[in-house]
Amino acid sequence: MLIDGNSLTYRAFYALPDDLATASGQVTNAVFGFTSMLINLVRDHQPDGIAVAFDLPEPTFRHKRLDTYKAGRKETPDILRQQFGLVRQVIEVINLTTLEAPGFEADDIIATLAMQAADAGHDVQVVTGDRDAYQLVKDPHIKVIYNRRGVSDYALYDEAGIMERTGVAPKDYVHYAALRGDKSDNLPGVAGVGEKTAAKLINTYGGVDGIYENLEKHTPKLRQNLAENEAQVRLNTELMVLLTDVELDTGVDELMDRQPFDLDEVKKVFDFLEFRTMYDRFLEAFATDVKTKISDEERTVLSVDVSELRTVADVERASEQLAQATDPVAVAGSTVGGRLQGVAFAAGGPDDAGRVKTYWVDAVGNPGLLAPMLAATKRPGFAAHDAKPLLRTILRGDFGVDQFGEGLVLDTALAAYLLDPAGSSYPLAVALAERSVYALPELDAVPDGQLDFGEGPAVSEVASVEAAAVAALIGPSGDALEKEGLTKLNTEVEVPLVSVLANMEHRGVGVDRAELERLNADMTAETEALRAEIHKDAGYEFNVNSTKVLREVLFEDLGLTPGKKTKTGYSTDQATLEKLSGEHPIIDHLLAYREVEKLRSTYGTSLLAEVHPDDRIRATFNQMVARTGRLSSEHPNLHNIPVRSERGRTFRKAFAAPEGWRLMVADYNQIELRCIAHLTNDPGLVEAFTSGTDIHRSVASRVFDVDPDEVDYEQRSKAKMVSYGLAYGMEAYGLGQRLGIKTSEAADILDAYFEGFPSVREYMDRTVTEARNRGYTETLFGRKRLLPELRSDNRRVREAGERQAMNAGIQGLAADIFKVALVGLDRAVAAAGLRSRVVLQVHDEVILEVHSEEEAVAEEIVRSELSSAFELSVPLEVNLSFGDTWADAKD
DNA sequence: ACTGACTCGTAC
DNA sequence: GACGTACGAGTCAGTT
Repeated sequence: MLIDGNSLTYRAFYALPDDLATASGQVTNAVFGFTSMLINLVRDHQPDGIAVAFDLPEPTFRHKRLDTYKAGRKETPDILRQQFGLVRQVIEVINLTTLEAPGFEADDIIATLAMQAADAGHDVQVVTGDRDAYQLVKDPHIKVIYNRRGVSDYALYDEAGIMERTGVAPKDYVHYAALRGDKSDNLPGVAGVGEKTAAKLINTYGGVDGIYENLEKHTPKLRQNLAENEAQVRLNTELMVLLTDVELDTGVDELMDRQPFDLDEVKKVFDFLEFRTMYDRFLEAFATDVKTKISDEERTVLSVDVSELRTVADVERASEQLAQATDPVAVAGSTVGGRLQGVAFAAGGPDDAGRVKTYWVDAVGNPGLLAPMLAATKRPGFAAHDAKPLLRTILRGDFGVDQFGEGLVLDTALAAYLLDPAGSSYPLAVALAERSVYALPELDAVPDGQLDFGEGPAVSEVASVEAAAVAALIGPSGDALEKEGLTKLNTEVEVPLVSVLANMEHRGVGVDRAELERLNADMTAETEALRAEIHKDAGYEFNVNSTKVLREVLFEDLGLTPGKKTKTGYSTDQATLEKLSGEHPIIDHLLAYREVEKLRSTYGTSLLAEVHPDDRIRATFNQMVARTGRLSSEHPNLHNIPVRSERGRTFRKAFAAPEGWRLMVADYNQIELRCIAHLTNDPGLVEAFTSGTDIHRSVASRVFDVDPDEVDYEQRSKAKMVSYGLAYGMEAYGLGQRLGIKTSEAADILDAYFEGFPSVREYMDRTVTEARNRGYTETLFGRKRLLPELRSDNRRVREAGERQAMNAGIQGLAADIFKVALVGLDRAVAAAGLRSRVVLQVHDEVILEVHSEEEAVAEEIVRSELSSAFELSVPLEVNLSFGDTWADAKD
């Protein structure tokens, strides 16, 4: 891949706003755009060698030939010029080759190397926004990735593409362009000849010579124009031809030998430029060649020796091998369209040459062999990279092995998450590069989920390589967890949880489809009626869902008083609307519409779309997303099913137990506040929890200095708000907003709180200081969260980091306790031989489908498992109730 | 028809 | 700018 660095940097600069800058004021739009483009290119094309060519700020041979060449170009703006240095810095730190040659343009350098590479038999991609490069495509090895505009609009042109785009073949491009001219190079073409005519002439007469030999055949006007401009056309031809014999000190072989780069250094550059989300994208794109501090030569490329197991005897022999293994067996599956194709097993790590012996079971051809082979991993246990999807596919395939997941002893993706939960994903190649001396072999992999047409490597090989990489990572991942004090959390909580969640996902939760349809229909009718009311109020029809349009209706046409602003104009959110209530009848209608429309769109329509034919919803519970250790839920998100509003809560009626079963809902009472009490060990707070009176009343009594019985409703809700806000690092301003009181008044309440519970403030201060010094926070269970933000120069970033630090210990501890409970509960329910099972989880709440004959024993187990999950200095109280639906199970 | 930014809103 | 952790619907602008 040969990149025109100037061209891309210019495009990026003009495509992105120049207020994109670091906290210290360095404008970064061009370097941001360039880096983003580079990452996309590498991600999409995975080139073996990369070079970036630059123009030098001095005249080239073209300027010398024609002094008006590129005349009239605007001078490069200063804020762009500064950024070229940054662009080079990015290129340098990734160890890509930079090329430049005095007297030549980047294009000529690219053309020279492209031809050399093509001659050596390599496929070449030229990346540029300069059309001159089209001429290179005349060589079938060369293609042009043309950056049309902006930073994400690329076209990949091969010969046919150039034909389609220009109407001429690549070999004719120079003549075509010479006739047409090039404005940006200040080369005029022939008057009256644009792209269409130029193409027609070239295709009729073969080239410039042919056109001028046949002058008499053209129409009079065209003939005259051509004749008058012949000198210009000849000159254009000369200048537009790219040189392919520039002397360079870098050859093709050097390019193909990519040098290792230091990941820490890359991180530093990205940190300096404040490219935060881009770093993750970078890791993914460069995943196969992240080499960190170990150079290429030092790395051993993994290879696999795959034995396919075809008979029962094969499996028996393999099982004996597995049984002798001392390390867990590395397992990797291969799926197509959600169906398991097969599973690869590696019973030992790489030999000196990086070779790993693997077994492969074809789940489609030999489904019967899978169960005994999976069962054979039971004794040494197994390891995998992101095991949950594999477990779920195995459960779905119904191979008769529902106990398999319990044998998991290490998940290398999960380990990566525990070591630094800030990532957006945890690719196997990155883990391998960061933690081992091995590298993945290059396979032209069939992308996951796509059909295998027999090209590229077999699924058995892809899965085997993955198993081999996992086998190579077992030691280092385990060591890293140990070093960070995460072993216990990993093996006792996170790893066992994987199969608990896989089973929950597989089982799904029962829903009453008819009820859901009724709710959806009711709400659809109601939104339509309310929308009509709103249109009547406004006097005309408009898109009520559009905040932009609504903003105009309310604050321009109806002349209502605007409140707070968002990035794009006056806000129309609920808090703003509520303040306007009474000014105009439209407001109350809008508020009602918003509520019902939200419910209809997010919960009505979309939950219905998730119901499987067996009337169950199967969400995915992510274990590696939330930075605090909580789980998250998606497809659908079952963690935000409404409960606070009467109307929203009705959706919980649609989550219903089957005939003969009931739902049990158990949740922790005030678990985060109890965590605060434990962590701060504040005597007042601990006392408040043990006294038996309502916690918010108790807190209010201390804050407002009144007898607990004298606490009024308002005082109680203020206390409640403070208690919760605390866990999030809320300040006086935010509290004031929430309570609808002045900031100063809110500050007084906060002061009173901290006076009443002095250890709380001490804890918060201590937590932040400690996190700043260590670079991370830690929960009681040792779960870490890295917080580089705490050392940021940007106050906003730093203060956000402080709030995250305060919150992580509290939210994280609650999450840890809950996970322990969930694992214990699942085990206990199974051990008791119950048919009842956990079907849902919502942060501090579990929902079980309980068989009618098992209610008493299930209740006993759930209470005991939840309340004994962890011992705090205050009791863990559990609320528990039964119902036919989620809505009914409330006491 | 797709994508990303934005706004808004739901849960704990 | 001011409350932490999530997911997702819908609009809009830019684009194919």
